[in-house]
Amino acid sequence: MVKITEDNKGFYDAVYSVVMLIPKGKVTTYGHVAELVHRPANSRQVGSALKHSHLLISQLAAMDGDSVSYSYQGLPWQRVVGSGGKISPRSDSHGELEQVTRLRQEGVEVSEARVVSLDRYGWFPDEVSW
DNA sequence: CAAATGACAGGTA
DNA sequence: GTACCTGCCATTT
Repeated sequence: MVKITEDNKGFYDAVYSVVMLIPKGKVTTYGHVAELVHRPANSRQVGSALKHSHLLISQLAAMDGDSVSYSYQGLPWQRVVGSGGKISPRSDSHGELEQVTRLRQEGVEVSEARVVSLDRYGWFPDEVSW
């Protein structure tokens, strides 16, 4: 299982911080998040960070305590999707279904395992398109 | 050290 | 539009 180390700590911290900034009703991609944390080739690791967010965030909190400004409960992981808006398949489909449910609940239209509305502009640094 | 594994992405057929 | 295929890279086996 993944684990926080001195080497990867900054990466995970940055990923969770960026994901926290995505507004309700908007979505972005794993690749976009990777770019925003200046590790454009690590989109797969972004997926890993979200998959294990419960475990990893608790580890970060244990290490850094108060400086950690996010929590597993408050992390809007559902707002990160694959390129083209695809809902990434999991080994256990429960996660995918949960993601679709959460997105629809906040007004994001999802059809055929894919986000339809590409309302993703104006939420972070500059206008970013996918 | 080599091989396999992934909540990925981009290009090609 | 869909289906593969290849590149990618941290982790695990």
